Amino acid sequence: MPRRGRVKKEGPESGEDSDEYRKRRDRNNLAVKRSRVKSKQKTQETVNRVSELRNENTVLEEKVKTLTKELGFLKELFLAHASNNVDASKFEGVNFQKLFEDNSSAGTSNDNINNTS
Amino acid sequence: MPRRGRVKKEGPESGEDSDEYRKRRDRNNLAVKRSRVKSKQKTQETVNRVSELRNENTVLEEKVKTLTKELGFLKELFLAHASNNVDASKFEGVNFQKLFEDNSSAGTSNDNINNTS
DNA sequence: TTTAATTGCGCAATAT
DNA sequence: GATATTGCGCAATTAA
Repeated sequence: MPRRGRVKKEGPESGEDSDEYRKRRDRNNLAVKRSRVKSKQKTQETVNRVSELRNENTVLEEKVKTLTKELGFLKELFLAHASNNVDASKFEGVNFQKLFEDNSSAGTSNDNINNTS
Repeated sequence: MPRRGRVKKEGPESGEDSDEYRKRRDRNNLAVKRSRVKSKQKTQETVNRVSELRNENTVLEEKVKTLTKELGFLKELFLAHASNNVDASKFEGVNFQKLFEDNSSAGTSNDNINNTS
């Protein structure tokens, strides 16, 4: 990136008579203001975006927690029932072992159902 | 917030001899640079934070999706079994109706178990 | 080429 | 008193 900024402090070097020069300076100064306002807005929006995302994140984490609990509850229910007096045939070959393994990252593939009959 | 920035273009007004003045100016210019570097770093970190949060968010959303599917699968399993030929007594008073209502936002309160026997 | 937008830099007022 | 921030203007560069 090439050099920028003032190096010398000469007078209106880029221009002609002070008249046109000033017009150009004034216009540029306005452009600079616009640009800086825009820049600050963007920064602020980014900061706000962080807040939004943190909120969404919290909600999602709670949701995961809740779902995990529900799932755990159902699994316990199943297992309790199964270990006590299961009539496994009624579930038509559902492989509970596999179903209740740690499959947090698994989809709902029907690998859990093997027609063992 | 009060006025800032140059208003006049006088010479070393805040100071004394050009010597001490320049020293002060130079030190301030360095401070300005440090301050602006820091500012840009902070902005960049905020931008990065947004990326991180978006990633976490995606992961969490997938997790919710997976868990929801698993839960749905178990519920269907339950219901299918229940509607076909349930021997509900084996579940010792579990209220399937309530259990399978939309309780995404509910905890794992044992309200689902009512000793109806 | 002309004009607007960005950006590095310095000044001075102000904030800490 | 010294450093840190910040509004503002200048000029160089870049983008339209």
